[in-house]
Amino acid sequence: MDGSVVLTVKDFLLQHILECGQCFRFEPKGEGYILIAKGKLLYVNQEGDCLTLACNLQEYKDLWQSYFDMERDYGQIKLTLSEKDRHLKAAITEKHGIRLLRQEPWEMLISFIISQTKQIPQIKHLIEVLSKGYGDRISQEGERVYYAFPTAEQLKKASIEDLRGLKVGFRAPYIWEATQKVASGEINLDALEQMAYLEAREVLMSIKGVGQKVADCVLLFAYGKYEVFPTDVWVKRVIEHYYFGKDTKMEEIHTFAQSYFGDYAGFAQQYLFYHARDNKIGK
DNA sequence: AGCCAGGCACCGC
DNA sequence: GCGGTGCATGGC
Repeated sequence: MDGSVVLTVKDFLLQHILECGQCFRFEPKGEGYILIAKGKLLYVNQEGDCLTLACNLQEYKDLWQSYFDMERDYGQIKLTLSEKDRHLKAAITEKHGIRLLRQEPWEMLISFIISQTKQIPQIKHLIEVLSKGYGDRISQEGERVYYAFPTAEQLKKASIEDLRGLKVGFRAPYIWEATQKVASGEINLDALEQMAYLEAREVLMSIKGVGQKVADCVLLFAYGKYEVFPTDVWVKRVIEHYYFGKDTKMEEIHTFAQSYFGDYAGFAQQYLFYHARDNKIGK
């Protein structure tokens, strides 16, 4: 697929979108980024409000328009959230170019199982290792070869011991179980789309190794359930710092944030998370 | 060298 | 229920 699509964008900054922690399969290249999603490689770059995607118009409409959540008015979301309080407003001002990508459920599930007690560069590394071991080869640029994230069917070839060999550590049986359940159809990820938040969350949490936080990340980043507020250590620290002023239990922070941020909790979470991590709030 | 990292399961009370 | 602890691996 060659050609290119050039768009004028607003409330959109590639750096913020990719570096804010929701996405793991990208790397800086030249003036822009290479990213891998939906079994494709895409080169994108942005100069000011001009975004260029190295694909044809059909591919843009079929794949990338929804991936980048292009149809949503982030100006309105940011305005609404900015009225909540000065802390959130400051985070939004700093990280003004964030958009929530609509990524693939299966990839998000495995990615966030991997994410527990790991830092982002290591998460990215393990996802690359899984892709290289079990995914389709999709592109080559000189020395560099790119691989799609493996399907559940492909990853099913890996035993728990194989996975351990890839250095996923204690996550090996978790990844294995998730793969079995999805590949066998015992869990139908497509069905979660229609389910209410808590119902979908229960399905995901029936997989060993998937707790509230991992489930919430999948529901927010893959299913667009924007009322979800994934609460991890960074979010805990930033909420404690700005809203409680003292050590507070995870569950209490989650309950507070869900009701305080309401339908836009997921967006608020991402502005706060990126802000907190970038500024080491609470560390 | 020891501590900690986008958590979670499991154990004891 | 609630709090504490072990867990693989790697970076600092």
